[in-house]
Amino acid sequence: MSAAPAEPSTPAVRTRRARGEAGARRPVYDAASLLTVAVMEFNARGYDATSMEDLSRAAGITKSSFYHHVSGKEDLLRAALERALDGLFAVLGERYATTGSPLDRLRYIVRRQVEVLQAELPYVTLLLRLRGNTDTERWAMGRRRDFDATIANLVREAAVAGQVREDIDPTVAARLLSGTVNSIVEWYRPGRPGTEALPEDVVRSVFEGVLARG
Amino acid sequence: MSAAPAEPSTPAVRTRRARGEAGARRPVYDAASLLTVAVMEFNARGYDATSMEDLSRAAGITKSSFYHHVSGKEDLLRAALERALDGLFAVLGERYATTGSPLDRLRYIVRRQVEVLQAELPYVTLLLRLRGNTDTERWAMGRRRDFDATIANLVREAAVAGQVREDIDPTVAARLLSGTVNSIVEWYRPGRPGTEALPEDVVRSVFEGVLARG
DNA sequence: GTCTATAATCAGATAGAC
DNA sequence: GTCTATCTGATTATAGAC
Repeated sequence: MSAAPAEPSTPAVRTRRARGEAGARRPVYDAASLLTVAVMEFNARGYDATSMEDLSRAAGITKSSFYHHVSGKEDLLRAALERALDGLFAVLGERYATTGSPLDRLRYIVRRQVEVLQAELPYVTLLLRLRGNTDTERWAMGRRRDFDATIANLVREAAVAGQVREDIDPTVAARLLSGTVNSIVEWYRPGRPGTEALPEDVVRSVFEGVLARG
Repeated sequence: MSAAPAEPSTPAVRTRRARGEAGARRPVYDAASLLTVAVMEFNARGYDATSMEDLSRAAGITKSSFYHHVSGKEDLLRAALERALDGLFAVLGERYATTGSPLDRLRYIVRRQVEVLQAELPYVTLLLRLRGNTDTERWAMGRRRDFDATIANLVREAAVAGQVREDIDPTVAARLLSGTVNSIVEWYRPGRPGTEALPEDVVRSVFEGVLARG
């Protein structure tokens, strides 16, 4: 048999992409990798403004092929949000988040929250930008509110115990705290100069003032 | 002539809404009021997820009637973003933002920035949530970057002058500062308890630590 | 697993009657 | 100024060949 070009009817015929030819970027096929691609696209354009066509193109396959792997746009969103929420809630269950004074627990949680945010950046970014247009979004926003409420309660405890300033309403202080931490997703990128010790920098900013005197 | 029901061909025939009947909510017709409605809808659902049908329904007229008053979705967005940016940039030109030590100027700008954010809440909210999908959005994001850069330069100056802590990269400190201030749009609502002195609370949080000891 | 083709729906925007 | 009707194109999702 000669090395004839593969015939269209041959089952073994695959696209250049599928064969993973040398020099070609290795394509993503499994659900996990497609999720990675999808979350990146969602964050770049916004969830609502990202079409399934955008996602499939970014993955290097057609829209129909993309649907062969995932059940729909909202399921991709849900999977991503679960990952973000699991990461954040795991922190609340860690040893130093549940033992010690409210102040010590707050210090630990803030540091760990920044670390999770860095480690799961695209997923947490997606979570923090939800608008609540679907059931999935509203569910995730509810869970996020629970997370914030836990921290707000800790701030209140610390205020009552006289461990943090009492001249600012604890609820307001808690919101400013969460806002400061969450805003990091809007600019942090791994390897960015000056961010080598970001978690500790945030802890110091929160407890001493980001613009405190030297 | 009897008091016959208005005939379809009579020019004076108007909808119940247009007649402003007692008990009915007064409708909004002028471009300024329609902008107010539109920005509220944009913030509730997100710009991309809000259709012209949504906007016209919120205004109490049909989509076609809505188009009689406004030129399109993106023009509404631009008008709103101009208002937000004008408010923010005006602060940078104020007396105490341009005279005095970098530290004093920073203190003044932070306080005023919070005040503008409160006064122009829906417009600034829209500005801070842009994703850059259209020319209008990219233009506004560029202007916003300029604003942030001005503040970042001031933070750098203050650090060089030894007026603020130098153990945190000034660029990182500036981003945390802007992030803290901007995050307020995600929860602040006029009249909310505990926020009577929000601008000063933010200034103290930034210079002393939101969780500083009492 | 991938593709082309297409269904069904919804979007932004316009025409033209009244 | 408001309306109904419509155009045009994009969107989510599926059918079915290979």
